[in-house]
Amino acid sequence: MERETGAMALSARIAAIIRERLIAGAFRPGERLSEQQMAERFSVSRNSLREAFRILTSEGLIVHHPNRGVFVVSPGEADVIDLYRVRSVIQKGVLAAAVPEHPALKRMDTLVREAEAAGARGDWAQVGTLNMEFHRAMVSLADSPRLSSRFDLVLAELRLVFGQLGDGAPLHAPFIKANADLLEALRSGEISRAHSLLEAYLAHSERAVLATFSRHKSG
Amino acid sequence: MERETGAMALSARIAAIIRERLIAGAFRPGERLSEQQMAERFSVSRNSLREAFRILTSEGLIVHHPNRGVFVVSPGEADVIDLYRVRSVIQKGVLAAAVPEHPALKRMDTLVREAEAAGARGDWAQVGTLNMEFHRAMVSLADSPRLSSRFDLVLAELRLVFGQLGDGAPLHAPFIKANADLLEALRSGEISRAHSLLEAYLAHSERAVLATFSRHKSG
DNA sequence: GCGGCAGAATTGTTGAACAATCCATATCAT
DNA sequence: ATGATATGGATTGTTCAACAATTCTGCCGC
Repeated sequence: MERETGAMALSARIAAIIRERLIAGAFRPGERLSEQQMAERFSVSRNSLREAFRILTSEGLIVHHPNRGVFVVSPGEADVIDLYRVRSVIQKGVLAAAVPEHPALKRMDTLVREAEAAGARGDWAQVGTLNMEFHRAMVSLADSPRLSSRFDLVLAELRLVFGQLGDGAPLHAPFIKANADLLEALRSGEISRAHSLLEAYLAHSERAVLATFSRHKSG
Repeated sequence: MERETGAMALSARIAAIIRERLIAGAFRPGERLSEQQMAERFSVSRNSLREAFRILTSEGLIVHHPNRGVFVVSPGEADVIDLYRVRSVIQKGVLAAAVPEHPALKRMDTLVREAEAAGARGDWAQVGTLNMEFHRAMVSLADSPRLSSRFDLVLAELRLVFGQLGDGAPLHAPFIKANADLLEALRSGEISRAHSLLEAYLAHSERAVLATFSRHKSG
């Protein structure tokens, strides 16, 4: 999983930088990203920047309006619902095919403990990141490179939503224990229990996001 | 779903043309696609062609080796297995959440009958296309734009494999009736029966592809 | 046969130029 | 004043030409 910004093509490097900022909520939803401004800001040619934009467009983080430019996506409640629907389908499917002694389980265990530590010291942003990583690891149980990479896109879009919402603690705090329980069920082979725990988690998380969402819209 | 080659950006139009040829098996697996040659072949600039290449790369139909160019993907058996694994996860997940009276069911019915007609007159290429459309429609039962668009990528990659294998009749012929049965089960709300029918179909189809695959490799 | 080296070919990136399109403002008729 | 229409400016879409960086190829010497 190349996440570095070191030895990749220039366009990919630029895309990675912009992606980070998008997920961090550095841009407002719907904001337009000017080619000229960003090109000179990163000291790259317009052509290279446009390639970077195309990468981010294919990832669903920005949208492209012909002859008007690219804009930061402005996800609505329908998008949140859709994202969680995709998560539900993929993650349930993974559980159904999961085996009890998979190397990814060890990584999930590590992540749970790191999340507990981060939560203890109040680092909620880190808890959010670790939560995402936990579910990424969970999908890797399926041993399917394509499924994992597509799931990554879903999570990236979701992180964008989180970033736009301000990434508050209450969004991630309750889920540290949920992940621990889920992992426990998986390790002991209780698939149907894991299934219902996952279902509860997704429903709960979705509701929390939607609640924060509408609160944002009115306030 | 814009599949036309009419009013889209130039790069997207070029990408669409190349995609068609890729799926039709016009290129050999692993073949290198030269920027210069294709640029002048389509009478577009190298920049525009590179954008088209990037689109196809993000769709998984070609791979990009830095400083070496783009190559037609050369899927191995592992890729076929992976593709069917993704299909299994997604399509089973869709069935689990499907409702009995969905507009997509009507489209599936139309497609089944068109496939029967095409099979009767021996147009197996068309049967293959209609089969793909059938499963596309099935995924649309989930009412999730993101799930559908990602599933489309999986099917496109699979069609690329078919194209490279020569797209023989025996690959699609047996599945006309399987689709009809699956639809029947869905309409009558027998979800678990639909589930096992789908499972059988996927296993059968995967085996057929893998068999043709190894036959190709040796012959 | 094998490693290394120059030269050719190809991709990576840039900068500038022009066409096409959109947007906001100004103009005009009613 | 209001609405339609022109107009000009700004931005994107596309092309072209050039150069840098990298890979590939053929040749040489050993």
